Amino acid sequence: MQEQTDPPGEPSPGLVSTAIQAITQHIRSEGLAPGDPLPSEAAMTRQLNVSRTVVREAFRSLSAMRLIDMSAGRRATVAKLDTGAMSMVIEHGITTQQISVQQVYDVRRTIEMRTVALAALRRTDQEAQAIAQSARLMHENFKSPEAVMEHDIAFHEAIAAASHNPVFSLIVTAFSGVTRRTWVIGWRTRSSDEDQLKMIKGHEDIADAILKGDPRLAAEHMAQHFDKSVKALLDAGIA
Amino acid sequence: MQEQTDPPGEPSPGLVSTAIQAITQHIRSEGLAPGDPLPSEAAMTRQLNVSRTVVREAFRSLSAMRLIDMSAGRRATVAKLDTGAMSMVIEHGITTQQISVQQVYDVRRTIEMRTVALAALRRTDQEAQAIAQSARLMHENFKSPEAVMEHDIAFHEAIAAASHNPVFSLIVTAFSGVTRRTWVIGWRTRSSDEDQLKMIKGHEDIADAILKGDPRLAAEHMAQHFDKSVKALLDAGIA
DNA sequence: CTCGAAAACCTGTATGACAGGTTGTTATTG
DNA sequence: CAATAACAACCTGTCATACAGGTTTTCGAG
Repeated sequence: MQEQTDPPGEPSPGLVSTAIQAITQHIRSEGLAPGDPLPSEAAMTRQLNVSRTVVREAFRSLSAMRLIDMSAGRRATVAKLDTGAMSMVIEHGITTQQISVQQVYDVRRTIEMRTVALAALRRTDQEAQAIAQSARLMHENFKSPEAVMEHDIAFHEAIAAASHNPVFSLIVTAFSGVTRRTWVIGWRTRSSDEDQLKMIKGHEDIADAILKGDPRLAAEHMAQHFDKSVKALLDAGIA
Repeated sequence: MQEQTDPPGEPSPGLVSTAIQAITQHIRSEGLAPGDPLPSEAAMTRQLNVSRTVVREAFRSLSAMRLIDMSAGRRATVAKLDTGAMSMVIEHGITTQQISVQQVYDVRRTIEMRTVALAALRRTDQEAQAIAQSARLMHENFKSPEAVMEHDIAFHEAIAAASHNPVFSLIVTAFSGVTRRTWVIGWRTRSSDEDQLKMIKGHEDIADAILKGDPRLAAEHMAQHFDKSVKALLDAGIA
């Protein structure tokens, strides 16, 4: 193979990168939507005049970023928007200590001050119910930290969803992984049942404000929530 | 190969995913920092009892997300924080019409209202200079839309950098690709030199406020800037 | 026309081979 | 002895081939 003249213009950034570009370019130029099938590996192999190895690594890379879905036997398809890659980047930043937990919380605060206000304005009744439901489940399971945490995360993601802007959802969800790793630390600083219930009450206040459709009040409660959370982490000595 | 018993516990999400996890796990457990070398493909092959094909696809996937750096002959190394993956996700969302340009701008506005305030508070003199410099270059080259756009993008990235929170930088930079595809549209709606210079003046106002260290004023100018930009896009009929 | 089995196609994984880049070692030379 | 040049060992990049097992298409039997 490889008889095709490859114009000696570029310094060749590697065949795989080229293949990745070719695939994304295909999605763009064909105007593919989520669920639409991509060319088979064999077809791509012919089109690009490279080995299947190269094409496969390209497909696999896009799959790792969750831009496409792959499964045995079937052709790859365009994927729905997914947090996969973004959360891996954030986690990588955290584990290699290039970003701190506190910095993530600052970004979360910035974003969620907005999502909560948007949610108060745009939420459907069903979304308001889902948000309130998460808060309620936090309350009901407050003896089980694990459960409280999962409902807490669901609470924030539900608010982001109710903002009706998928980019906000994407970012908030990407941070959930970090939250899962630090949440318990903050919880432990609230030693008494009273403190813990007060924290949960904060969530119920937010849910109420969203239900009432009051963006200012919702944002205010969210700000307090974050201020307390960050303080809890700082008290616990998180950098 | 493959004699090793793989415990029939999990429903096997694919060998490559497992390998990816093993590698990231290695980074975590060894506490690797950017630049540190990873095990060779051969070593990973032995450790995981899978073929080199699988290990290679795993490495390549992480490389595509820019979590590791690869180059011929050398072993892969842990990568510095990079926007690569994030911008691909955003671009994918845009090209498959799962998110709109306006939604991206709403997120940008939310984030940059914060970065500009932080920049006003935390910028070094050098950073303030870089920001002002970008605004000045926009002004000087205002006859060349391409140049104005690149300096505009650099302007916003410089502000994010001056916020001293790499997560903000990450997100703002990830959006630059989208900006590059839509910027010209907004520019065209400002038909007269006067309109165009007024838009550039907005940037200089922001730079001044940051130089003065006035976060409220900086945020105010940034808000105006975004409102006008969004209006320009809407006038041009961007969904 | 319906249904089911075979054929054709596709992805997942393994193996082996070789080119070319990188690094550490060793032997040569001044 | 020190500097250096040649070499060996190792590593990644790419290709070809093979086969197992899943999925879709086709087509013939009823």
